[in-house]
Amino acid sequence: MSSIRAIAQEAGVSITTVSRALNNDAAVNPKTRASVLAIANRKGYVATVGRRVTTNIGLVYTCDQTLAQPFDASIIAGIARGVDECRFDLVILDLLRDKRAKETYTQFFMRKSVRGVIVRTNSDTRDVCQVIAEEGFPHVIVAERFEDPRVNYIDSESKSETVRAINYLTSLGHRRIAMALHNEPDRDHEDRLEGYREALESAGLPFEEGLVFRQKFTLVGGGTVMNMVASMLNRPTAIYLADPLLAVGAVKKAHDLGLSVPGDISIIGFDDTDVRYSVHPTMTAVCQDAAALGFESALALTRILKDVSKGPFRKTIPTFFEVHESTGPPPSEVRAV
Amino acid sequence: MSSIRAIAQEAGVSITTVSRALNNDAAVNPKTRASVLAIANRKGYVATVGRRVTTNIGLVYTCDQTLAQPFDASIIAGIARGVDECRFDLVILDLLRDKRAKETYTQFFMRKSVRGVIVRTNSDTRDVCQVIAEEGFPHVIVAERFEDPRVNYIDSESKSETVRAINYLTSLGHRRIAMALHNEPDRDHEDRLEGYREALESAGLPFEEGLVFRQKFTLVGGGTVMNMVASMLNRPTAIYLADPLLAVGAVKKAHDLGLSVPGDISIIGFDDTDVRYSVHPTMTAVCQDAAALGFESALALTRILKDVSKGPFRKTIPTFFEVHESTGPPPSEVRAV
DNA sequence: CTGAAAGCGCTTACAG
DNA sequence: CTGAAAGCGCTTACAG
Repeated sequence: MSSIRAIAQEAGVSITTVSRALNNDAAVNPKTRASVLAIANRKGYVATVGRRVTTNIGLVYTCDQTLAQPFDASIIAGIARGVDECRFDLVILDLLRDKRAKETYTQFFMRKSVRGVIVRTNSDTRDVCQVIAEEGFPHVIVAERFEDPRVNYIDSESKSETVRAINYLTSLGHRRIAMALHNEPDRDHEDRLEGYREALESAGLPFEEGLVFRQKFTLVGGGTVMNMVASMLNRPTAIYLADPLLAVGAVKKAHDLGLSVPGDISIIGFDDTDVRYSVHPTMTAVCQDAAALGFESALALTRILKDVSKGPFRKTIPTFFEVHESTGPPPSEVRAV
Repeated sequence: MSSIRAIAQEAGVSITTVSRALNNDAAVNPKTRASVLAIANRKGYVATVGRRVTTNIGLVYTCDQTLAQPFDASIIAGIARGVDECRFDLVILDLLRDKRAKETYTQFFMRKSVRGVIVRTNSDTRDVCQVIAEEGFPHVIVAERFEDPRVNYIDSESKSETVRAINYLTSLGHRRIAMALHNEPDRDHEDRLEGYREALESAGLPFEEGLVFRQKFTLVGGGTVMNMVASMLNRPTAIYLADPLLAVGAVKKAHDLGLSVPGDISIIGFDDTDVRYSVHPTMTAVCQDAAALGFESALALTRILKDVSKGPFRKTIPTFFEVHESTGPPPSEVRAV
């Protein structure tokens, strides 16, 4: 554990200057400040309360997101289990609210007394993760991926299982397969769209923009998708919904419309947790272990904290395709609703 | 914001002794320690990092509980919104893991640098909440209730809406109504059981132990309940499930068994979030706003922190009974499954 | 923009 | 079991 004294010595400045740099005092040469912060990160500097060292790690959102979403709730539960095992505590930080415009991420995190951060992001805010990594603050990004070797991340890979899911539908005889995704910038969903597209192509089926639905990831959004699909003149015989809430909402709406699943329409969902078992019929789905993402990110971060010089961390967790009862052969004839 | 110096003065001891008391040094007279800690709590003592004051409040579980449960996930989301609004940060603390046997709760919380705590508990661990309150550490217990005026709590009241739900079933003509609850020590569930019992009584119906099912609060548990109900010789025509996972699992299992809902059996569930909209048919349910519980507890705690002398806080949030499509008149004849 | 020095809040040997 | 005093890690007027 290094003190400001050690940092001062290495940076060749006084402890006064180190203190100022860490606290974002305006009266510090930007170059001096950058050098001090870089050294602080390299040495794993930790502010102390009295003689004690904090054991907090932060969970940080770079984008507007709600903790109540099943995916995020599961991630948090996994993180909680992980920090627990490593004897750290978890702080939920609000970057958007609290970070001052002129302070660096490192300064912000140090001000909040966290030793490392787990970061949730989306495609629009990847640059924030990039900057955090460049500053050298201990971090693991969860559920995104990056080229830059300085960025530590853990994500899951859902494209190949999506291909498998669509192949399963075509093997059952489906020729018109719709897809639904949510309308947020999200790398995972784009991957799934790509898997869908590739699987269609390799089956010799056309990709039609009109069969791709984007909706808010809510039960209502899923219902809307099913409404739109049901009312199509040339109705698809199967649909792949790349989000759990969309999938559950669509299954429910199918029942409400009097459509039989899978008699009239086959449904493949996406499941972060175990909602596939909560609907009738049990839902065929591409599944991802969100809690494991959280758990592994916490373990990785604490490992990085134990040895700040640790090389880059990146890990990809596989998803898995489970066949249940919401899929079957296409109907011989498509009934109007 | 008081310092150890101010506490020392009031306690009539040296700052050395205050420091020791706060840090649970064995070499302190228990009476001295108790007096110092009481004064620290009364003055709202907060440990400082450098010159700064922490803005952390803790979320503490007195029992084994999982953050991933929908109820807790919603509470946390609500708390997060609340602390956000009040410009605090949320730390998730592990009491069971971290609290040392010989330190007081106050000492533990101060060691973790939180200024107040929101506590989740169950009927078995109410005494922990009681002790925290007696020590005078700023706290709000969420989803339990207490007689002792020193204990600050927020809970929700589900007994009267349970009565209303059962009355609704009897008004539809149901005479055999089962009930399911989870098998954890939980005040809320006992309240609902009492509401069920009272409503039956006022309708002149007998209370039968054999119609009360206790299962683990999982989808599988709900399925088990429905299996048991379906196989009864003299099958109930309606069931009230006092837990969302039990309710969803039961609805699904009814479909799996070929039972029509509400044709063969009426189902009333309990909903902490919005699962009633995720099942088919949309589920009649007693509903509780778990996020509001979390949100209000955070607001209350920060209000207490602003003025530690604030009187007792207690608030009860109403639940609400929503009729949807999973309830109807009893079948004229009960079919065997 | 920087540093020497005073100061703050706390902890900890040391003495009793 | 307690306190006076030294010390630690940090911040902050003050001077340049």
